[in-house]
This record gives sequence, C-alpha cells and structure tokens, in this order.
Amino acid sequence: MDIAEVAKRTGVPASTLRYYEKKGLIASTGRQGIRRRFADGVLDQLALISLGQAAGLSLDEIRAMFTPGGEPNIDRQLLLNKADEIDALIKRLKAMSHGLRHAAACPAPSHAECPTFKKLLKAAASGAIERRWKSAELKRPGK
Amino acid sequence: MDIAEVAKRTGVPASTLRYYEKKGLIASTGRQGIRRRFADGVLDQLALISLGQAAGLSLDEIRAMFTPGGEPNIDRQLLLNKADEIDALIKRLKAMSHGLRHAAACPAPSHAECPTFKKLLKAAASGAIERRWKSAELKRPGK
DNA sequence: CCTTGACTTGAAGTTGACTTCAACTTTTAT
DNA sequence: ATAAAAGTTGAAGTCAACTTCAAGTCAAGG
Repeated sequence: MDIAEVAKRTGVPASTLRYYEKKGLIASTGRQGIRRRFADGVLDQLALISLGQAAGLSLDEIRAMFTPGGEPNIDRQLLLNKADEIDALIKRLKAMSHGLRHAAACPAPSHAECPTFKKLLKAAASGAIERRWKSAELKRPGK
Repeated sequence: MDIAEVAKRTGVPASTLRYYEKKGLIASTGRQGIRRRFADGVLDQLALISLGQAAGLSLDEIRAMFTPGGEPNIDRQLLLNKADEIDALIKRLKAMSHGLRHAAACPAPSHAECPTFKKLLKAAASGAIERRWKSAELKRPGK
C-alpha cells in the first residue's frame, strides 16, 4: 500500500504517518521509487497506537510497549505497570461518569449537600494527588 | 485563603491557579489589597477540574459543564453525552488493560496468531474510527 | 526605615503531537 | 510531451495547558 491508501483506510493523515515513521512508531517496508510502501500490518499498529493514545499514553510510551513491527515489547513488567495504570484510570472514569449522570438527573439546587456528589468530589481529590505523580512516574518507568 | 494556601492544600501551583482564574474556571472572592482571596469551595472545584482532566476533557469543556461556582451546568444533555463518551472510553480501556496483561503473560512469539490479541486489535480498530469523531463532536455539542 | 519574601502582572517560553509550507521530484492521465 | 495530481523533504507554525521570567507592589519584622 502507498501512504494515501493507509491514510484512506485508517483515517490517519499522511502527514501523521510520516511523523510516526520518523518517530519510530511504524515502519515502511521500503520505497518504490521515492514513495513509501506499507505492509498490511501497519493498519493494526495504527489501531494500537490510537488505543494507546485513548488510554492517555504518550507516543514515546507506546513506542516503548510495542516493537515497530507491532509485536508487544518483551518487557513484561512495563506492560503490567501500564495495565495497572489503565485500571486506575478506569476507576476514576467510572466515578466521573457516575457523577455526571447523577448531576444530570438530580434536581437538587445545591450539590454540596448531596452524598453522591460528595463521593464524586472525594474520588476527584484522590485523583488529583495521583495526577501529580503520573508525569514524573511515566518518565522514569524503571524502579 | 490566599493563593499559597490553596496551592499547598491542593498541590496545584499558584501559577496554575492564576491561569485557571483567567480562563474562568475558578473565581476568587475578591482581593485583600492586591492579593487574591479564595473561598473553601475552590478546593472542590479544583478536585472536579482534576477529575475532568483525568477523563480527558479540555479546560474549555470543563468550564462548559460546571459554573465557576462549582455547580453543575444546567445543560443535562451535555452532561449525559460526556458520560456516554466516558463509558465508551472505559470499554476500550478495559480491552487495552486486558490485552496488555495478556501480552505480558503469553509467551507466544507471534501475537498475530493469538485470539486474545486479535480481540484487542479489534477493539482498537473500532476505537480508531470513533476517535476521529470525538474532536469534531465535542466542539459542536449541540446537534 | 528598610529589607525580605510573598504576591501581582503581561509576555514570552515549553512540550507533545501534529499540520502547514515551500520547494522539489515522480507518476499518471491526456 | 506535458500538465496535473500525488509524493518527498526539512523547517516552521499551531494548539492546549502550563511554566518561567522580568519588573513591580505591598505587608511585616528587625
């Protein structure tokens, strides 16, 4: 496939594909003349990248977890750490979703009174602390 | 409370607090001399902002959902839409976490063969398409 | 009274993830 | 054969969310 075909099939712009290649997240199989050619596997890789991004991972982190060929990296501990992080995120997202639904449904004028809303705030507060760690932690994955 | 007190209690730097105030996410109760004073409620608001960010919302979106006083905005549909988006995200994150744990455990050399990994890729692919909607959708919340 | 330290401002700098641009080379269609 | 469409490059621009900086204000303690 040429770059336009990949772009068409995945919705990822050609400029982004070149950018990803430069960053080492995907690899072209070579050139036909001056133009890049991509194998079908790149479609899966791009899906994986997109999923990783949705999970809040940076491109550098994603690159650390998967080979440019799309296979998971050998560093099992890294993968497990990421899974743990994602699970923690899921917990907070659940609280958020629940809180939003409650806020939409509850006709109470002052949510400061409402126990459900308070629970949301409590979850939020604990999350706030974690957040400060996150960026530091993610940059130094080992130990 | 003065700005340093808020920063100390929440972990949010003073510079960020000023930035949030300029953006209209929080409000000071006024000035004592030249210095900002904040009511206790601002602590909850900051927790809420942090939670919103963890859910992947931009500051502009968060401002749209809550008044600067911290009360949820009247637009119930907006809140529900956000909750739906977050739930969809949770689904994909679960797939991601599960997939990562599997990848860490599975000694198979080629994950292209493995049904669990394939499931992850499928979840990723469906997400990849959604992602392109997201930004457009969020910018035009109504209809 | 005067220094010190916390606060103020607007402006400029930073980072990650891209996008856009200018200038150029290839393909492809007529 | 030639012109338009699509690809290439490196460099520069954009955007969100902050942070840092320079220059200044002000209250409190010695």
